Parts: sequence; C-alpha cells; structure tokens
Amino acid sequence: MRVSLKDVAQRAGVSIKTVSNVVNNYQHVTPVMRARVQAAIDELGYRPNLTARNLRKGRTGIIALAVPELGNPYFAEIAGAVIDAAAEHELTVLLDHTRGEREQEILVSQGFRARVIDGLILSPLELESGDLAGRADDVPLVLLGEREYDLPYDHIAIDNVSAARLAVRHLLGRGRTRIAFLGARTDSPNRPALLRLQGWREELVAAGVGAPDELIAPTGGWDRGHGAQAMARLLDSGIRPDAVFAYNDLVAIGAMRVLHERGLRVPWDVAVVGFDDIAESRFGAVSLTTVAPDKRAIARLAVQSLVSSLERASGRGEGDAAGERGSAPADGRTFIASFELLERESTLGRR
Amino acid sequence: MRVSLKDVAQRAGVSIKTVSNVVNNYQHVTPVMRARVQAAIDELGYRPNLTARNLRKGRTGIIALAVPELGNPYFAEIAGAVIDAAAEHELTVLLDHTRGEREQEILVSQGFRARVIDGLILSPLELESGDLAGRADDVPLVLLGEREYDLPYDHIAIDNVSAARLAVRHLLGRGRTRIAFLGARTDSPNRPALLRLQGWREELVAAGVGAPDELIAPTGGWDRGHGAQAMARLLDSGIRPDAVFAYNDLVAIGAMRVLHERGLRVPWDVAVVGFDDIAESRFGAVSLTTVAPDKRAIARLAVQSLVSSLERASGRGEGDAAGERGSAPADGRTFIASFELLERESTLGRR
DNA sequence: CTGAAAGCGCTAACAT
DNA sequence: ATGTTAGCGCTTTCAG
Repeated sequence: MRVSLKDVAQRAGVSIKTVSNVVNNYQHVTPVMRARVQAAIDELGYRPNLTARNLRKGRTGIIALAVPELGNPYFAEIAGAVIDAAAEHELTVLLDHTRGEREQEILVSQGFRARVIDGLILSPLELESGDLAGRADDVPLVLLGEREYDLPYDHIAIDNVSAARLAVRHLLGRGRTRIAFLGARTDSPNRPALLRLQGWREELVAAGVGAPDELIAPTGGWDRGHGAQAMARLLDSGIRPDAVFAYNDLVAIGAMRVLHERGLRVPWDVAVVGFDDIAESRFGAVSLTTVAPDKRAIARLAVQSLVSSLERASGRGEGDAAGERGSAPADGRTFIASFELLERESTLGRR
Repeated sequence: MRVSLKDVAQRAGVSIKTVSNVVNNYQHVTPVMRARVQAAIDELGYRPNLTARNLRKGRTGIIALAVPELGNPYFAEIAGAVIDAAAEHELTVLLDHTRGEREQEILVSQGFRARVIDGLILSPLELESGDLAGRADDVPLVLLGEREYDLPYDHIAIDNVSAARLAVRHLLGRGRTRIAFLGARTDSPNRPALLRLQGWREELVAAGVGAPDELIAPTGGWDRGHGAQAMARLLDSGIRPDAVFAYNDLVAIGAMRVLHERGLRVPWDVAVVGFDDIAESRFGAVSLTTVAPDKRAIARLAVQSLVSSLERASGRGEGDAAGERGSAPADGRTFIASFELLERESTLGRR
C-alpha cells in the first residue's frame, strides 16, 4: 500500500504511463525501457493497487457465492468447484452462507453482505418468488436450483423430477414396492423437495404400485439428524417400507443409521437411495446408492453465466458509444446440468 | 455502479459532503437535512461504491481464507466458522483452496491469487519454513496450525501432542494395548502429523506398553481413501491391532470401512479414535470417538489476530502523525485453542 | 453544521 | 513509442 506507479515512474525517470504499460504488458514498449522500468519496480517492490484499478475499470474480479451451509458437504463441494471454475476466468470467490434463512437470502441477494462484487451466485432454499422482485442491485445474479422465480435471472438446475424417477425406477427394478420418500417439506418453497417428491409419485403411479401418503415422511430440514428423526418416526408409526428414497445423501445417511439401530439391514431389509453423491456416501459401512448431479458442470455453468452477463454489460457499454449493438440476449436463461445414478451397496439385490 | 454521491447531492440540492455525512451516519446533521438527503437517496436508489470507499480508506473489508480442500469437512466447517467470525467484525471472506500443494500455498501466501484483501488466513499443509521468508506482501498473515516457521506471523494451534496423548490414554484406559497410528507421514513438513505421532508414542511409552514401528501406518494423504488403504495394508501384513488412533476422522472412517469389510467389529475387535469431530463422525453405523478441537475458537482467534494486526497498522499510522505511540506488540504470537475428547461408540468397552 | 476542493492509485483518451 | 491529463466515487482536511 505504499509504493505507487508515480514512485516507480520517478525512480525510473519515465512517465507514469510507461510504467503502467510495463505492468500491463502492453505491446509497444522498447525492451530497454521495459527493463529499466522493471528494475525500478523490483527495487521498490512495487505492487499494483488493485482497488484503484478496480475503481477505474469498474470491475473487481470478485464474484460471491452464497450457499445455505458450508457444513453441508454438498454445498462445500459445490463451493470448491465454483472456486475452481472462477479461477479459470481469473475470478476469485467471496463466500457467504445463509443458514437457509430466507431473510439472509434476501439480504445476500440485495448485496447487503458483500458489495464489492461483479456477480453473485445464490443457492436459495427458502427464498420466495417475490423476494427477488424488489432487487435494486445491478450486479448479475445466477440462481442455483430449480427455476421458481419468473424473473430475468439465469439459473442452473438439474431435472429433479427425472432424477427422482430414475432413483425410484432403480428401486422398483430391484423388486421394491413399498418405497418411502424421506424429506418432504410442503411448508417450504424449496422446489427440489417438491419436484423430487413429484418424481417419486409419478414413477410409483406409472409402475402401478401406488404412492400412499403414509410413505411420505416430512422433515424439518435436510441434515443427517432430520433423516434419522424422520426414519425413526416412520418406523415408530408402524410403517415398514422395503426401500427409502431420500431427499439427499445426508437424510439417507441419517436414515441408515436408524435402520441399523433398529436391526434392519441395508439393503436386505430396506434399500436406500440418496441424492447428491457427497464423498461421505462412498465410505459408510454400507456405501450409498445415489443420484449424482454433475457438480463441476453446475459450477462451470454458473460461472459462465456470470461471465457472459459481465461481457454483455461491457459490450452494451461499448455499444452505446460505438453505435447500436442490438442483439444482447435477454437474461433469464436456464441451464440444465446432467446427473447419473451411482449404484452402490445400499441397493444391492436381495440375498 | 451508476448513481453516485454527486447525483444525490445534486438531486437534494446539497453538497456532496452532506450526502456523505448522511450515508456514514455522522452525528451533526440536521434532521431536516438528513430527511431530505435520505429521500434523494431512496428516489435515486443510490448505493455507495465500496471500491471507491476502499481506495480512499485503504481498506477493503475483505479477508482471505485459504484451506487445502473444501471437500474436506474439517476445512469446510472451519471455513463456515471463519465466515461467521469475520461477519462479527463486518468482514467478508474470500475463499481459496490450495489442494495442499506447496506451490499453491506459496502463491497464496504471496498474494498472487487474491490481492484486494486486508488480511489472509492460511492453513498450510506442505509449506516449508523458508517459503514464507521471501514474502514481500504486506498484508497481515495468520497461520492455522502448528508453529513451524520462525517468522513474525501469528498462528493458531492446538496442543497436538497432548491431544494425541489424551486419545491414546483413552484407548489404554479401555484396555487396549496394541494401538496402531494411522496417518503418519514423515516425508511431509506437516507438523500436526508429526506431533500426533509423537503424542501417540509418548503416551504408549509412558504407559510401558511400547510403541513398535510396525503399528505405525503411513499414508499418502489424509482422506478416507488413504485411511482405508493404510488399514488394509496393515491388516494384509498380518498386523492385528486392537485399536486404531487415526490422524483425523476421515482416515478413521476409511479404516472403519475396511475393518467392517474384513469382518472385524468396531469397537469389539478394534476400537477407533479419530481427530477433528466432523459432523459425519456422529452418524456412521458406528459413531466415532474423536478429539474435537474448538473450531469456532480457532476461527475466532484467527480473525481476531487479523483484526488486531489491522488496528495496529492504522494505529501506527496515526502514531506517526500524532506522535510516537511506541508499544505496538510484535507479531508472531501463538494462540492455542482448546480441544476435548468426545467418547462415542467406536471405543465403547468390550462386551 | 455544511460546502469546496484535494487526492487515494490507477487507466484510458488524447496528444506528441 | 512515450508523455499529459482527466477522471473513476469516495472521504477528508480546511474553511465558512
């Protein structure tokens, strides 16, 4: 924060511009000049002040990612992937978490937490459609998860219904017919929960085995504890499923723990399928079959969406000066990432 | 990025300074004036440009945290705690990960990845003492983990030797005598690995049961896979421990998986203790006894250390202007966070 | 209590 | 190919 361009210029006996040229690797600088300036830079230990550069360029090179909870491995893994994807565009990532609280999500979406950013990736859990309408912030926003907001924001999603149907079909194929769904939450605007439940229902109905409400176990959240609780409640009420499809891996893991405690063997007595493919799922006493969304693709798409919004913004700027550009695509695009079913021990055939 | 102080000032028919005063909640502003300015702010949807403010103040309100890998729940949990601790000081956190690669760690420590930051918290894995010596960056740096660098940087640690001894003592107390150590890595400068091994050895020797080298299982890393591999190798070579103390929970979990595969029952045949207390450890088929470092304290101490460095820096600045301040404490302090042993199923007494 | 003006460090026209 | 100059939007003396 001490030595500036001016100091270097003075030291090297050249103008500020020349130093700037060297720093920015401009083409037209005499090798001699470059060497002289470089020497001054090294001697003085000059480091460009990024804040000043940002102010001038109107860009910071920082994007923010807000997830519900970093303690949730799925989001931690997504965060890691976003950091990598951002690095490829020379962007760094400011991380925030919302605890899945709607108020925090609104705050973040309005930019109250981090305001020095070029763009924002938000993974909402409780955010309602209206919450984004009043958004006054002009930084590009990308939503992670199902499109639920009829607003001009890009969002990255997977086809939750199909994914859930695939999971259930897999269980049906293993001869299971009483397949419980763990992790329903009707009181929440969380779309994935609704869609996975819908997929579960559709597939069961299509197979003609019926989807009784008693097999739907609501949870107060989607952590291991919630899964355990829901599984226990289900069993306590006398329901005896021969398979469980859980909202996510954490819920599935909690459920497996309870099944184990109750002496029900996975997969023999009860088969289990999760969702997310977190690393943890591969290493339990019984490895977990799961629907694996392509997390790296999700991250890549999210960052790319932001980058393209940024380019469009500056493109528009230039366009204004240089004549109509015209065809900048409107926001509100949907990108769908792929998924696959990873079959593991928790759904092996019966002995 | 559009409407600025000037616009608001113009709109409200006041000077720029007055608007600034309102924005910054200055004391001496007439309520009438304040209301008028506030109205203009609202109408225009003014939002202060943080970059400009930062340039002026020489602070960005951003600190960076670099951990080896967010996919590792320990670091993900630490990251979450750091974000919370930082928020209490109105700081946001830029996150980076190094993959535990020394080169990346050096890069980060030099500020090559994120340069718009007020401070940096680095959790090094492979960094060597010398790597920090050439650090030209002037942003405050705090190291997470054992002090291994005789350099003027604060660092936050726990007493790894004592913690390891506590774990081993617990196993000895459960009547175990052939206690393997999983996760030794002599080729790495990673201090915790060395210190935990040392603690293991000290406690065993003190108890008079001996610490034969054959019970020390090196690993190529500290993930679940490494733990599984090491456990398998140990068993394959005919060693039959009655307990395992693992470098961390992930290694322990990998080991438990292999024990399970081999038909060895935890804790009956082999007791297991991990380190870190990641959430995952509580929900396996067999919950894991573990040494739990106070992660929130670690995060809090790290952020506080940074904050105090920042205050000292600006204090010095003021001191220069207002006369000698003198007694700013030197850097290079050590903060020790506490830990506790959480006894769970993996070390229950034998039947 | 409010206004005017300087300048944080840098980049981008525009000149030369 | 290099130098000059004008701000980016804000805070901060210093006057009034």
